Amino acid sequence: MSHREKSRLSPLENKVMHVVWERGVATADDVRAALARLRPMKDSTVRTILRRLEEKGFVQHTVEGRTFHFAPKVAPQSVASNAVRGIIERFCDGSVENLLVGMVDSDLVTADKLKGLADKIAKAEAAQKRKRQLPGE
Amino acid sequence: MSHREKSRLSPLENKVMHVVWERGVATADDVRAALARLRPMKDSTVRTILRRLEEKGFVQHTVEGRTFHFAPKVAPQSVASNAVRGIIERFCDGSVENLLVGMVDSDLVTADKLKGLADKIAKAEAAQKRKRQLPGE
DNA sequence: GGAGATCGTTACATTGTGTAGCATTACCCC
DNA sequence: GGGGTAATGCTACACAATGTAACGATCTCC
Repeated sequence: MSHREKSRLSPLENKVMHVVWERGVATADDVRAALARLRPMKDSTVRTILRRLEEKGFVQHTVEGRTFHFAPKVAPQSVASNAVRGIIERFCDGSVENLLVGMVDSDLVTADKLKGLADKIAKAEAAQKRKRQLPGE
Repeated sequence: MSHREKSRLSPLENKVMHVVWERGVATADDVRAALARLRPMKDSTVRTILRRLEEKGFVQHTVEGRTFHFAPKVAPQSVASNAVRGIIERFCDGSVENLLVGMVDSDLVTADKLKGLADKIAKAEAAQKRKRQLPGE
């Protein structure tokens, strides 16, 4: 418990995280190169962002020779879930159902599609559980 | 189409929106009173927030006598869906499924619960559609 | 016509975000 | 081993967003 945990990602921080997520690990220069066309940045700029991301707990670095290698500390789905959790609390009275209903109402997903996905996920989990409980191979 | 649309809500703006949503309509002083215990604010502070919310398109006001009555212009579920849409794009490769899987993985909701809700929503929508299509009175 | 309630306007401190410079240091090559 | 190169540490700063508010003008009621 040192400093500030779990803040939000700014647009640029978000872009940088994408690079790190895609690559699994990236140096400051990797990031700079990856975003060069979309957004030219000086090396120090990139490093500032990376440092802030590490302070916020989104990445962590290891030293390879003299170079920092940044790896994601949290998965994108995890960030997403976390964000959604906040949204549910703030705008949906803490109810997941309210959120889903809202998503259907806003045509973010159709009711049928939602049902299909939920089915699929439930089945997948059931299969997973069964496999874990079997005296595996 | 005048100015900046659809920004994000700051924490304080969020609190104020809650009051407006709960009441359906509220004056600056209603908001001030409602948040007084949690966060004492001067009247002008509240009005600034309300004005910004109106600029951002989250509320709209009507004049009753000399008093501004603020009403929500968007429903909380709508704000939620909108936010979720962004999250899906940014962190889930645009896939709703990825988000749902992540939510289950993060124990935001169990697979069973999700399936139950999806069922319920699909049924409700089917009923709705049937009702609309009936030559009802 | 004074007191209180409301609003319009403007201001300002703090924090967040994007951008970057500069000094330093470790490493490799000749 | 000296210099160029690559990478880092540290610091700074401009601009936007956020939170907080003072002041003055008005209107309304007693």
